[in-house]
Amino acid sequence: MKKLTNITPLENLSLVDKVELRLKEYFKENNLKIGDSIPKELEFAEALGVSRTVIREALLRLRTIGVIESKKRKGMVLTQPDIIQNFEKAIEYNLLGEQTLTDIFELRLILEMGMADLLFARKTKEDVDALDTIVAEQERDEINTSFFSLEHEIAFHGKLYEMSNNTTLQRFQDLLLPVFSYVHDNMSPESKDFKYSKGTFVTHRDLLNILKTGTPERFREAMRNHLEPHFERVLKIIKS
Amino acid sequence: MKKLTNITPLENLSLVDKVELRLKEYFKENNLKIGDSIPKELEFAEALGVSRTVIREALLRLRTIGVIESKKRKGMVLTQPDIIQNFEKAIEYNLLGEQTLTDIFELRLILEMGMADLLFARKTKEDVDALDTIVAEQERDEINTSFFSLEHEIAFHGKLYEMSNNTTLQRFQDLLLPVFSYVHDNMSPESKDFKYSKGTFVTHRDLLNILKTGTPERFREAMRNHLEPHFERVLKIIKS
DNA sequence: ATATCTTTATATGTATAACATAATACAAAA
DNA sequence: TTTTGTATTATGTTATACATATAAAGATAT
Repeated sequence: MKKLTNITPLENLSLVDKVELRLKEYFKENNLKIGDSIPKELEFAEALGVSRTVIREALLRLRTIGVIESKKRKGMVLTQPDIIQNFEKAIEYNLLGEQTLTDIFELRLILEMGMADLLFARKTKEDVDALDTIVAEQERDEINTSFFSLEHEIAFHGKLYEMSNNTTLQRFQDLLLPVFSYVHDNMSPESKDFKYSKGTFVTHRDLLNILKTGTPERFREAMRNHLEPHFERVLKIIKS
Repeated sequence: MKKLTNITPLENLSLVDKVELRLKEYFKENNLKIGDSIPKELEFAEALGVSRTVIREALLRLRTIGVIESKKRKGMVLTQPDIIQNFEKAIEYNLLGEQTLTDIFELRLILEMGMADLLFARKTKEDVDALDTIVAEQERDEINTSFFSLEHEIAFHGKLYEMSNNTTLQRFQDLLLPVFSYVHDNMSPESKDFKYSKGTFVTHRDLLNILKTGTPERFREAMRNHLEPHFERVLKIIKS
């Protein structure tokens, strides 16, 4: 038999799917902006010739991704979607596969390597002082316990993200904390006496000092050293 | 009159909100994994004592963020949410504010600066050859037109993301292309004869050569130079 | 016995109608 | 003028019925 190929399946869209597309068109055609209010459910239903149920389901989708908000009696208005929130919601269900988690962890490494320039451009005296306090606390605690504290790790790196002054980036980092601690917990024991290629280990104190008086270039290389065990772990994995 | 203070408002959750939370609990309690199927709408409705409509709306939210999928007669099964897709959907509506767009553009710069190590660890001969072709085509075209082509820009940088071998990162980049071209289009004219601090401009060819025989460190600094006009633009903006 | 077609049961999808609820506007009262 | 009640309205919720796709079982043909 002749192989059936190059034939597109008939569109298999539900009514709700179609309505959703139609709504998107409508928004574009009318060039609607944030804050604009849209017709009420019944009007849409009548105009499109479908039941209110279908309209509601389509609108509910938009509400779920944060494109519209609804209030009783007032109706619905376009809102600025919170792209991070969508991320959050999906993550809350703990259904991300191993591959995605790995990808996300790599993303974290990339971000910390790449944000040096923003840090140097936007650091304030207050930021540096706050970092100083964080590092000092860590140093104090580490005298007593040889235990590597995740808390201090989060405090320091979290502060860096905060300093970037990029809200999206910062919220992204908040979001990824669970993934980060997951990796931290599962860190193989040998990584505690990991052999750094340069011989020395760049501490938070070192990073802070460079941030005070150094350059983005030096900071990047120092951060690369600081993160070396993580990079090792990630890069030695053969990806399928 | 006594000032009314320290009184927390009663929770103002809709039924659907509550059901959604209850469903999340249910998934956790039963430790459900990807591929597991869940009870049908009517069973949930009866068990929770609400109408099928409310259950449907709650489930529809989950479907929208990609946590479940539904098929007629078969019922609903848990699926791995596609975190990027949620992003996509939100972006399609062109409702992102100026601030978010700026944040995202910064994110791009950060990513390109930070991914050097992944590139060097994962580059293959095929990748480098492909990049070579891309650069060659660009060089050929640029002889004729002095016009700076966005296409070549996208081809080159897009290939870099592809080489990272990080699917999430790569899809993220695909997603951000519109934002990128938006910035490209609105790039101020003077940036074409932008004065690079080091005097020389790092071309795609230069980056490629470093990728072939250089080190991540050198690549980072070269990329920093290559992106300098963009960094200038971003960093000179005073953020509120 | 295997493959293919037909039937049937079933869970989601859609439609309709009615009522509940909260927010707004406006009138009435203080 | 400010507060309080009241009507209105668009979304929120319920109930019920029917449509539709499809998995699964059963019937028929090869």
